[in-house]
Amino acid sequence: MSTQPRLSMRDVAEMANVSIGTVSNVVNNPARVLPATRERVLEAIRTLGWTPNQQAQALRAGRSRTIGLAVMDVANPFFADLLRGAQARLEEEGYGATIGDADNRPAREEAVLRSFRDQRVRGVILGPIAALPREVEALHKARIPTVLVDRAEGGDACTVGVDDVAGGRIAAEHLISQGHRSLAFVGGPTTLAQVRDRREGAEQAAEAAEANLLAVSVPSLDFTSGRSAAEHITMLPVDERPTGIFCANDLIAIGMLQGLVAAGLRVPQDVALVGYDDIDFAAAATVPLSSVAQPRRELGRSAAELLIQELADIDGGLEHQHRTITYTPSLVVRASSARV
Amino acid sequence: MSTQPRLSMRDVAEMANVSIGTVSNVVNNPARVLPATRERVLEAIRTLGWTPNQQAQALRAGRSRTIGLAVMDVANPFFADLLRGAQARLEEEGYGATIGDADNRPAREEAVLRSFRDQRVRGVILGPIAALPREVEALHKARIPTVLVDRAEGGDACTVGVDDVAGGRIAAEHLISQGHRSLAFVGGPTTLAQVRDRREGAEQAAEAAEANLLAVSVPSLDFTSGRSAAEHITMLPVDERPTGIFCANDLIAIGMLQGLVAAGLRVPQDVALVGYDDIDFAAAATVPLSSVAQPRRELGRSAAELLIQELADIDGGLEHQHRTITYTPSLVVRASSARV
DNA sequence: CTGAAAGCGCTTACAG
DNA sequence: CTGAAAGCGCTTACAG
Repeated sequence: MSTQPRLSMRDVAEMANVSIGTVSNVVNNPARVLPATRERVLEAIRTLGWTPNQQAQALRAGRSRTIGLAVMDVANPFFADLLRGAQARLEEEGYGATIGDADNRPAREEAVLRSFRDQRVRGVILGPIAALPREVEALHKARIPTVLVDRAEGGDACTVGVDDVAGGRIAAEHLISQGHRSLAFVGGPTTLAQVRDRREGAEQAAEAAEANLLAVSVPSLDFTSGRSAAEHITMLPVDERPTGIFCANDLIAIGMLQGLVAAGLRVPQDVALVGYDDIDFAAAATVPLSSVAQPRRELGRSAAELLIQELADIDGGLEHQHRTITYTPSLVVRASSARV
Repeated sequence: MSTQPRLSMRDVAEMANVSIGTVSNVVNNPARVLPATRERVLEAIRTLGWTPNQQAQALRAGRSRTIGLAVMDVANPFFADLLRGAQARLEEEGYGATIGDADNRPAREEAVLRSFRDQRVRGVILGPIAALPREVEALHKARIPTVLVDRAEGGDACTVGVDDVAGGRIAAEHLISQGHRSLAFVGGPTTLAQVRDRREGAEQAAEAAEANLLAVSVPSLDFTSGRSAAEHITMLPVDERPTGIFCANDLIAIGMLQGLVAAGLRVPQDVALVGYDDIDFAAAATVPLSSVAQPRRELGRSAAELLIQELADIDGGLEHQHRTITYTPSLVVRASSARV
């Protein structure tokens, strides 16, 4: 490893025979500098391969151009799409994005948000995440605008989400319409508004139809949770076993499906199954999975849009009015819940 | 939004009646300051809720504590596990991590690496990514240590990977042992060493057994590529159609599986299928998918370890010796390639 | 149009 | 043990 010193604006200035202020101007206000000088500077930048130090830029300017994107689980395809929708829009506006993954663990979640704060990101998009009020409050106190994804109770922030109560309802209504009278909802953690809302919707539908609804709590929205919930359900006496199961997301549903099949139960003949998110894998599962679809990319894009607007308002010294965008989910029926 | 000024070390110093140097010391060298003073400062930090500005810290110290993790596709469960293995190890050492997603697009890939450079991250772990030599070279010139994941040809960097040639070979040998004489390899882009190596291994096995191997190139390692490759293959005249297909990763294989089934072909009766990565979904696919397993988390963890060592060497002024760690993949046989 | 100077929020020798 | 000062790499008025 060579011992060449690290490049700074100073080096460019020297090579081009100008002051660093002029280098800064060709980077930030090119029109302000004489074409000939500008060319000389650009030439020096190219030959040296210099690139402005963002940390210094942000420190001096008092604001960075980086947005923090926090999600509960990058391995969940739902979040991946959300991230991409958001990133695409941010990029158009010249913002960089840094992704933080909570790995389904509340402790990591706090760490991610704290790290965003310590990095002094310009704003945060908080994907579905338990989002301990304490840390969210800390972001607010640090004056870091935050857009909440998928949490209806906006409170003091812009919000984008889908109507999860409606989503839960259509899932349960569908199972009921297929003749099921004994339902189950599998999901968790209940610290997530999404989980509570989806269950709530399912409960509403069950009550309206006077059907039973068993609630099975699991620690996280992943495969493993689905498998262990399946163990629980397959061990129930047949007359207590639900025949229609609605899972809070597709990962749980796919884990559940594996567990049911492993225990010798047939889907949908013995147990019908509905998931949530309609990720690509849903259609490719052992038994193609019915699922409640959300406009994933759109959610991310809208979240970015709201944040961009808020930042623009702040930069412009305007009063900012928080907004809430709500999408309506829709049911995609496949074999896992087809009438037999 | 209140107009309170942003908090700085200065505010803490004033509240605690000390100089900012002392505040810095309680943060970085607590032993150096008198317990009574230390307490006063810590109290001020707590009541104000101040947190050091990492940009300023990094700028002053000349080095950040953030590592950039670049992957081709966060939506691919393989990468998610890789990231987590790496992050867990980095966290132990007090390094923060920032994730960059290339979204399977070469252009984004360049942007991710450039952004890491502009952010002046301390080091980079480059997950499988086409990794245009130009940008990698730029990192090197910027003296940002880089660990390459899954690229055998280390060159001027530490490297961790699996023996993909061996992986390709065992996949193809397995298909051959099941009686298949007409094979196909589906993968791309060939700018990826992984893809080339897996194909190479398959070719070796095919040649040794005097079996045919059709190579189908696809643009990226995802679902969609698998589906379109399936269209291509199902349209071949029956006598030219391969009966054993090895896909460069599980996402392609699952897309392929869907396409084959949609076209009325039976797996494994008409076509046997083997994927690569052994992601969770492999076992949960319509027909459980045989796959070549890699130690995903371990790969990430080892990459982090190598980077940590390299940084320690640099900090200690020691000569650094690049290392290469190679894991051996193993085949997991499931229904998609079972003898019928 | 260009340069000199101040300062963003920190850390790090160096005095005292 | 604590403080004053210099400086990391930039941007931004302000002179000239």
